[in-house]
Amino acid sequence: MARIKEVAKWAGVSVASVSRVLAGHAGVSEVTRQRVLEAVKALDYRPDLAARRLRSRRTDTIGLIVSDIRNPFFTEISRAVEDVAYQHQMRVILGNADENPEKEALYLDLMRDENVTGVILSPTLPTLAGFRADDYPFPIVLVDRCERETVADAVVLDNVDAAYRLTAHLIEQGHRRNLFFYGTTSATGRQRQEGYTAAMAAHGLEAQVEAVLATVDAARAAATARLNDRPLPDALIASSGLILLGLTEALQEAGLRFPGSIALAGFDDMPWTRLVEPGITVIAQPTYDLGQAAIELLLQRIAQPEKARRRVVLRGELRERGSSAKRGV
Amino acid sequence: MARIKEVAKWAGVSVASVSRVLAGHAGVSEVTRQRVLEAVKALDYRPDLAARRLRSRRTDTIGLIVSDIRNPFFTEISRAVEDVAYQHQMRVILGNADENPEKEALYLDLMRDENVTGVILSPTLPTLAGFRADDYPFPIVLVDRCERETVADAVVLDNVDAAYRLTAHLIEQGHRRNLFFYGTTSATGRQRQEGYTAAMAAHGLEAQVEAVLATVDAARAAATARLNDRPLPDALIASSGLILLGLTEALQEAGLRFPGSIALAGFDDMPWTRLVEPGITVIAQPTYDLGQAAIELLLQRIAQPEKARRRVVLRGELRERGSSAKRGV
DNA sequence: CTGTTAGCGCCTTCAC
DNA sequence: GTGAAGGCGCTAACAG
Repeated sequence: MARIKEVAKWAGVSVASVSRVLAGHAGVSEVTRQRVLEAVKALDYRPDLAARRLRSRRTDTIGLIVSDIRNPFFTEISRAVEDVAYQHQMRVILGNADENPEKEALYLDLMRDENVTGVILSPTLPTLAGFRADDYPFPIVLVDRCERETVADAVVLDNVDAAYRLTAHLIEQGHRRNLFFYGTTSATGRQRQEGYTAAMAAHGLEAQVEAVLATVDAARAAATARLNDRPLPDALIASSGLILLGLTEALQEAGLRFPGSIALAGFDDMPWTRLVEPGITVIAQPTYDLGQAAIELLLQRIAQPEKARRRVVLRGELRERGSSAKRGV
Repeated sequence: MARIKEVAKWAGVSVASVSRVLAGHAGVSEVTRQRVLEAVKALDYRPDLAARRLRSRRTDTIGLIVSDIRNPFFTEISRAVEDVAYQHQMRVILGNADENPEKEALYLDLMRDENVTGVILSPTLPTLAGFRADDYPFPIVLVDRCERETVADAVVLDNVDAAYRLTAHLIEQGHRRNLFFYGTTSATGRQRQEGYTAAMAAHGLEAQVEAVLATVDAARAAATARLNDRPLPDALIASSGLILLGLTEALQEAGLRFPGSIALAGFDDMPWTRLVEPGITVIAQPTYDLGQAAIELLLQRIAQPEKARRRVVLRGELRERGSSAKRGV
């Protein structure tokens, strides 16, 4: 493995010149530039990143901590973050917290050890409580999950509004006794529940909510239990894609069809929501855009640490499908 | 940020002793050990990884290059790799090649720059052609995709056999004109096509295959075109989860129901395959196990570089559902 | 514009 | 069992 010294010798210049050329610094004559580049190619030289990072005290690495990598929402976020980061010559270290605050803390620690340039985080509720970006030695951008008070740069969906619109849509279709399942591990679930409750209240209806762990299995179990209610709710609403999957499974196992027996709607436009006849009405999230906005916000924050906090809110899109069709009178 | 020097001063010992204690070396008196540990805690000292890596010439980092992070198959692999790696105090750098050989090469390069301890790779076909693990400065374990000849440690499914069983099952159910869609970007697709063809031949039937890009959209388009065939095939078979999704969408758009109008089967037991009535018959892959086997194989290879090459083959499980039900005569 | 040089923080012989 | 000192490979003053 070639070292910078050998490159310098080969090119007949000093190591400083090699370093300068590679760093793209101005103030190097074209002649030496070419010589160095030739030498680099000839020796297949690649700078030792460990040495560079030690010396320069920067890693050009950003940490991405997602709540659950199995959730397609987060894989799409990851893709976006990676794409943009690599365009800016930055590496990405990915951490999967599995909705577990301890793992989350572990990864935050790890990011500190790795001396990352910045972090994109989708925090669990315990972590978010009392969260202050200033407590960390690197800038942090929150994505998907964030309370109303801005304690850090953040990119989120218009959760309250989206849930309101989704609920209002169901009500307009004649569904009045709507049961809302929301995840307890995230601020997002809570905010969507607020939007739902507001929409119900605005129409003079009583809110009925069920708090569940934000997993498919927990949602299925909770839904199965509630399907014994008499009278049956008019509609079931899910605050997230995983929960929606659980509800759908529960309905199927119970032999209930939608919208015939009961209506259904939720968040996240996953491929299968179109496939399950007659299609499930959802709020589609601009997932890639969310990730892109997050990494761009982070890069800006890194460039200008003192800039005022920012909060980007993207709009969810209501996609009406058969599962919420008008209730026969 | 505390440095090793300050820890040494605080503890009243030399930096060498601190280093020794932290590395868990023997030959340190219990007294100094305790003093050092105290100092570390008091100063919240964390070794500088860049410095350590420069000096020790090891990164304790493994690279994971997956073909497509949006494919749930690979997210599950990632989870497994991460879990095991962190249990062994190793970091994971994830790269998403997006089925693009150039991105794949880019990441392989990056892994070299990062001086990783080893790599787990799921190669595209172009990369696999002429692939030799020895060409890289780190050990490589292939996962999911690998030709029969062992050019590297590998963990794969019994692709040929699984496809054979799946096809035989359809034939037994009375489906004789079965059309097989397989992905062209992976060895896996090719191997599954072989298994299919063998099963058809064994029953005196003519194989009909359609090569497609391994994406949902490409599969849907190809299937839509073939659904104009008259007579219609008895069954459609997909060589992967993404392709299966594409076929399912095409059938739905064409207004064809399964198994009534046409039977359907494929690989990967994704959540929605149970949801789409009356359920889709699939080969379920032990995804987490595949990932786990891969990282364990890699760790063993790192520990014993000269050991003989190994190849782990896991078995796919046939899950019969309604989509392949007996053909009415 | 270019070269010399002093470290970045840590590990690891080598003496004691 | 412990400490002193050299150097991993690179960047960034600084001097010329």
